[in-house]
This record gives sequence, C-alpha cells and structure tokens, in this order.
Amino acid sequence: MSTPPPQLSSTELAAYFAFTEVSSLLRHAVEKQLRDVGKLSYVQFQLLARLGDAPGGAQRMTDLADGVVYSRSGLTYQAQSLEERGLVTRGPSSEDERSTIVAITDEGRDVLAKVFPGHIEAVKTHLFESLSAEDVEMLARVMTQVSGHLRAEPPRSAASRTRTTKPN
Amino acid sequence: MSTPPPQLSSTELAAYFAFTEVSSLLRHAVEKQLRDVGKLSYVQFQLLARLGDAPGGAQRMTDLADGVVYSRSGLTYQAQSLEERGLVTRGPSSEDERSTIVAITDEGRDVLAKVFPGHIEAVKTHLFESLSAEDVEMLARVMTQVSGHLRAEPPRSAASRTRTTKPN
DNA sequence: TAGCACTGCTTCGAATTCGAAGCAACACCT
DNA sequence: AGGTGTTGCTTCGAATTCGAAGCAGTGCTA
Repeated sequence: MSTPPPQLSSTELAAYFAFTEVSSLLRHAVEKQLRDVGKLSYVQFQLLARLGDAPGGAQRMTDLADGVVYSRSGLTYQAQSLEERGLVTRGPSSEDERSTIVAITDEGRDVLAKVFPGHIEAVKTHLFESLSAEDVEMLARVMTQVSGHLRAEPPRSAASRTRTTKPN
Repeated sequence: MSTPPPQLSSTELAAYFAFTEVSSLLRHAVEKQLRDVGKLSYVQFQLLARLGDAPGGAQRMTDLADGVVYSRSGLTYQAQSLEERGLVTRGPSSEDERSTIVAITDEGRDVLAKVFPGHIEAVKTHLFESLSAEDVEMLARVMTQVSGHLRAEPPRSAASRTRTTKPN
C-alpha cells in the first residue's frame, strides 16, 4: 500500500514521449545554430535574450537563474564567461549589497542581433513548420497553462536550502 | 539582403517560450526523482526504459543513441556506467562485428520497476495535472506531428561525418 | 543594538556532456 | 582479391553542469 500504482494513459504516454523527443531535437538544433553563428551556448543566448528584454537591460543573478531554469552556480560560470567576452557587465546592486546586477552591453546586443535571425529561423523550421495556426495557438495555450501550474507550487530553483545551521 | 528577416508571431513566441520552460522544469523534476529513488540520470533511465521495451531487452548502441537523442560518446559513457552497476550487459553483435549490443539485465529491470511509479507520478504531476483530456490528446497529436517532421529530414545525430579522409 | 536566521552569490570538486579523432569491421566496385 | 569509402564504437580533451559548502550582507526580534 506504499504507492498507489499510478498510470499514464496511452495518449499521455504518447504525448510525453513525443514531447521529450521534440524538446531534445529542438534543443540540439538550436544549440548548433547558436554555436556556429555566435559561439554562444543555449544558456548564454537565453541570458542575453532575457537581458535584452529586461528594462534597462539588467537583472539580478537570481532572477536570471529562475527565469531560465538554471542552477545558480551554473549561472555564475556563464555570466563570468559572458563578462570576459564583454557581452555583459556585472556589478553590485545599489539597493542590496549582496545582489549582483548583470547588464547587457552594446556588444552583447550586437551578438544577439547577429544570432537572432538564425535562431528564429531554426525555431520556425524545427518546431512550427509542420503545424497549423490553430495548432500553434493550442500549443501556446496548453504550454502556458502547464508552465503556470509548474511555477505556482514547487519551491524555487534554489529550493529550501538544506538547513544550513543546526537541524535542531 | 543576406537573410530575409524571419519572424515569429506573438503566439509562436509565447508557445516557444512556454514550451522550453515546461521542458526544462519537467526535466529537472524528473531528474531529481530518478536521482533520489534510483540513482539514475535521466539518460540512464531512458536507456533502461528503451531496453525494457525492446524485443529481447536488447538494442544496438547507435539505435539507442538515436532513440534518446544523444551523442554516441555520451552513450558509451553511460552504458559503461550502467554495465558497472550490473544493470545492462554489452557484447558484440553476431551479425555485425562492429556493433555493440546492449541488453538490460534482471537487475536492471528491478531498478526500472523501482523507479517507474515515481517517474509516472512526476510526469502526471508536472505535465498533465493541469490539463484536460482534450488538451492531452491535442498535445499528443501536435508533438507526434512535429517529432515526425523532425525525424524525417535532418541528418541523424551522427550527422555527416566531417569527411574523414582527404578533404581534397 | 546584539543575536540569529535567511538570502544572494561564488568557490569547489565531481560528474556529465560533446565533438574530433582514431580504430576496426563492412560494403561495394573493379 | 585489392582498394576505397562508410559505418559503429571508443578514447580523448575541453567545456559545462550541478549540489554542497562557504562568505557576506539583510532583516527581524528582543
């Protein structure tokens, strides 16, 4: 009686498998394009894109990490890498001395602009090409729904820290 | 006039973003479950699951790699790891001396069985919980469609090998 | 205002990942 | 049979990724 045997319907199974497969294939395709055109990893591109959209072109590390679903340590690594390439700057926040504010540079925007068309193209080709307008709409609706559901409950990417001090 | 500026409609954009976000979040959730319960990485689980489904519980390395959308070298690594744990065996094919046949062991099936319920549970919770039956059906249809489209044209994961011999 | 828990980020070490290059077996063509 | 290209896998080195642990700044409470 430990775990009531959960089940997926055959439709759910099909949806799940196809979903993971598409996401893998799409990701690989996009990664290749980004690497070839702008020497960017997928994560780096996501970071730049988010910063490009953000007001003032700047965001806190944590918000970035949450935004792209990424570990903080991994973000530190990539942000350093981007900083070395001059695509972003990092500095302390004036409001909170702990926070690091990452901001996209003009050079960063240039790279983003260089990579963007091919990125869009890749997404169009690999994800949308075979879909009707209704399909796309449906997909948007469903994915947004799930995404909202996921963002709602689970503890953030940082999760509950493993009780730093005394477990008492 | 180099690249005709491609565009994504706002719906497409929304679909794309939500799609990648869901896929990331789902993946993280599933990975955590697999790690906690069976000390398996996502890839390892996929491999075991595929082998479990395959006739005779065995498959060629390449077919496995293609099946899970994974690099061959990465597969070698994980297959070794699984072999060391006794969850799979590896041996040469009788038909083609080059091929390595990976087969799941009883122990491998045990681990699979131990992990499976939680896995299903995680997928249900994170992907399907907030969706209606129609949504799921739609998702299955659309994803299958895209997956078919993707599998159709692009060169396999091995891609065209970078012209091994003389480039002349 | 001192104490204490929490938050934000980085450092560290280990594990994973990939592509390029290399090795061996196969297939085809003459 | 010999030559040439292809396929299947592994090894190698470099890059990326994560979680745990550590450091510093904040905020709350007495």
